[in-house]
Amino acid sequence: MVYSYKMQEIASTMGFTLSDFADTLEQERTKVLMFQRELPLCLQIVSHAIDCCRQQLSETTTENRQSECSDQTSSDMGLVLEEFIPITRNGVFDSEQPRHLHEAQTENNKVNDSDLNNLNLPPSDWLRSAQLWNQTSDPSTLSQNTRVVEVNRNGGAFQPFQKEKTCGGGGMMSSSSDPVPAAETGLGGSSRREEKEAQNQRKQRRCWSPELHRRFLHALQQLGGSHVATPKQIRELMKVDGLTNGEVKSHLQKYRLHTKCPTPTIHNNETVQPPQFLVVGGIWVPASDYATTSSRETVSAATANGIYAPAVATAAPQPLPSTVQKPKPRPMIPSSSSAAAAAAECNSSTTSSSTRTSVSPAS
DNA sequence: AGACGTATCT
DNA sequence: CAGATACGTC
Repeated sequence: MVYSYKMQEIASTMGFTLSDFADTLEQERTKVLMFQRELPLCLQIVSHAIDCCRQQLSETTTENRQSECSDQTSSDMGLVLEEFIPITRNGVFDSEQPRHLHEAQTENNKVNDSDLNNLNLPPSDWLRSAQLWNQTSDPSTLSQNTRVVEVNRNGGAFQPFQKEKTCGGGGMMSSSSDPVPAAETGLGGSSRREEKEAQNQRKQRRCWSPELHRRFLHALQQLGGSHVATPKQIRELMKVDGLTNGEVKSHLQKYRLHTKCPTPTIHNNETVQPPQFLVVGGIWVPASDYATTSSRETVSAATANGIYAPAVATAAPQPLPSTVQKPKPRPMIPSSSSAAAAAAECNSSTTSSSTRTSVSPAS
């Protein structure tokens, strides 16, 4: 901030107008973001510089909300990743309120948030769009510790179901309260009549709240992708009680469906990108992802190009250990379709030169 | 029997 | 469209 009013000077020194400078800086920032781990300070500085530019710009340009300017990165470097995706050339980069992220869990939440910003995508892009997360645009809700969000959502946003908290998905325990006897577990103990009813009646729809989905993704990530993860594993990893295999399975099916490269639109020059999967520590990982993150502990998906799964940034409970190996190495690709189809878990990856780092710790 | 994947229904 | 359910396979 000290040098905020010098930005103009600096910019002109370098032959830029202030706004050009800001743009350029943003581009720089994008690059630096790639290495945010290695260059945290750099990133911070650039970000700050951008802020300053913007601020000044907005000041000089008289009115115009200076909304864009805020110290996003200042709050927590950890947030950086989260802003990575949302940065759009449109200039709308809506920064979020600084939040206190402490728990590893919260870190995962970034995923959501980042996607929340990402609303310009076509609706078809299931996961990479915010669709699943944007139910709440209310920052206040967001700022809360997401762990509970689900519950909140129920209360507020919608309550499609008559009874029980269904939609909250399983409240995930781990909080002080009780482990939540599973939303619908209730019918287990009641009278037979109810049981019958339950049979007749379709089971209550499980509402995959953002939080739930986040956990789903998280699990997925840990398991090495939607095509290798199995419902049961996912369910276990999610640790949401009340959640059934069937539900997960169903969700997974949808997920796969939607992530199965919904990119019929681009044929042209895009060339049919050879499905790129890497086997990182025994798990399949979309190549672009891996390349992007360069860090072995993170398999962050969702890069700028938008890959199916928002990364669960950095701190996965288990840093993707090579140990997470499938108990049952079943042939993941249903033979039917080319490996290509399946492999293209989706993405129209950037030209991110798939750095084929076939990390094989197992040497 | 149970876990999966896929198709189909709601 | 999203989730539930049916059904076949392993």
